[in-house]
Amino acid sequence: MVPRRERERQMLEAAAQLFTQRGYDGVSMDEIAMRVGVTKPMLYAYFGSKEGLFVACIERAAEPVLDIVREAIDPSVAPDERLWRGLLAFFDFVDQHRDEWSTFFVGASGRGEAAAARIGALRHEIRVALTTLLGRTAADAGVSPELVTEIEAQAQALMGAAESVAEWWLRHPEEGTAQLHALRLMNFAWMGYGDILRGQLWLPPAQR
Amino acid sequence: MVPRRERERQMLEAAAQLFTQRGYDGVSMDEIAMRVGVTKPMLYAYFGSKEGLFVACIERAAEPVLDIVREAIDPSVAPDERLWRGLLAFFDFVDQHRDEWSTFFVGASGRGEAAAARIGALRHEIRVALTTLLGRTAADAGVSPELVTEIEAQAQALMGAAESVAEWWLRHPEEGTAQLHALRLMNFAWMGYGDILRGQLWLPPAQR
DNA sequence: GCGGTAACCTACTCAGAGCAACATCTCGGG
DNA sequence: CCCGAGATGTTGCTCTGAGTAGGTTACCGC
Repeated sequence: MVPRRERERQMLEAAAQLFTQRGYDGVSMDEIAMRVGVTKPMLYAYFGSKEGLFVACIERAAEPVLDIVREAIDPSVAPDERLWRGLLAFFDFVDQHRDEWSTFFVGASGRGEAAAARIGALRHEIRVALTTLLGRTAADAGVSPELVTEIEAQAQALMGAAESVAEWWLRHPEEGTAQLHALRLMNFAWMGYGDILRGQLWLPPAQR
Repeated sequence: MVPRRERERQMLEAAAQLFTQRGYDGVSMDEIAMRVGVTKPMLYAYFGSKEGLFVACIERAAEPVLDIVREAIDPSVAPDERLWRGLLAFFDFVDQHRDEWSTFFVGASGRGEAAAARIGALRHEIRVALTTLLGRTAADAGVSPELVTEIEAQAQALMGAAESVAEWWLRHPEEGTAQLHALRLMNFAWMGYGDILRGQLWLPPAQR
């Protein structure tokens, strides 16, 4: 007889661990329940469905990432350094939670409506933070703030680039360090962004 | 009594259509079989498993993408224009195959070993092509070709950025056109890459 | 002690992947 | 013409695992 909150904690702990080890389809609800020392209906009473339990695991795993983002918003440092710190923290996080990252973020879209929605919300929050950061930089550079959509797209591109490099790093753990990857991303994104703000654009051949 | 090749075509056709409409878990093997006018064991005889059938669908859907990549390698045009054409073709493709794209590429990793491997191979091929393209540009700019890993990482970042922007576009179809997104990517990636090649690097505050 | 509620379990249903064993068509060689 | 081998196809089953109905036990305020 254990109070609900505590049981929920135990269940999430066990589920997160098992999902991380063997993937969504590799784990049955019965197994998770047994690990907790409880039976299946309890899982359903508390989380509704297997996907519900999985989404709760996603949320649990997402918290540190959101912490990183929220810290990176701190406006007391220069925008480029903010981005730098955020990227560094991100790659550190991925490095230290490799299996969790690939289980609950990379492979989680396409695991059902709810999971996809939760990942979408997470990405949304990150994109908003990045857009704010880039937008402030643009404003400082005297660029009209009308180009919100433009900046949002740049934020999305940056986020995708970071995710993609992280995923690649997961499969080639021997290549480089978190610092190196963060630095690569900075140079990939920040320098080009500077060019864009200075109006140095690439144009298709037809318009040159 | 229909010859094997023809049946396989029919099965792939039906499976691709149903998976696209309702997702992997939303379709049963029985339903696919019924659509073809055949029974389940035939599907297993020809594709081994549900995942095998799904992987075959991925391959089918990937062919046009690989065609785009292979065309973009054509060395008779300038590297930047090659990249431009490739990006344009990519966004056009995603635009015209929205459901297929999200079913067989976005949500396909994390759907089992084999599917993940197939997507990995696809990404690998694209990365190689991009690395070649970027590498040639670097060589033209007189940069030592030792930095293959560096360039490979840039290629990965570019690919991830493109995928991510495409995915975002899927959820905001009203925002922009294929041309606009390709242009955004060009400016995001190509301009920054130029800076890198010119040695104009961003450095962390500690080293300035 | 005594309701009442929260925690918990037994014992099922049901869908769907996968397979064994059997049936039928077709076509080339005698 | 026909007959046998391989390809095509089916019936009917097993088994795993998600999800649930209905009942039981422990705890807590009064």
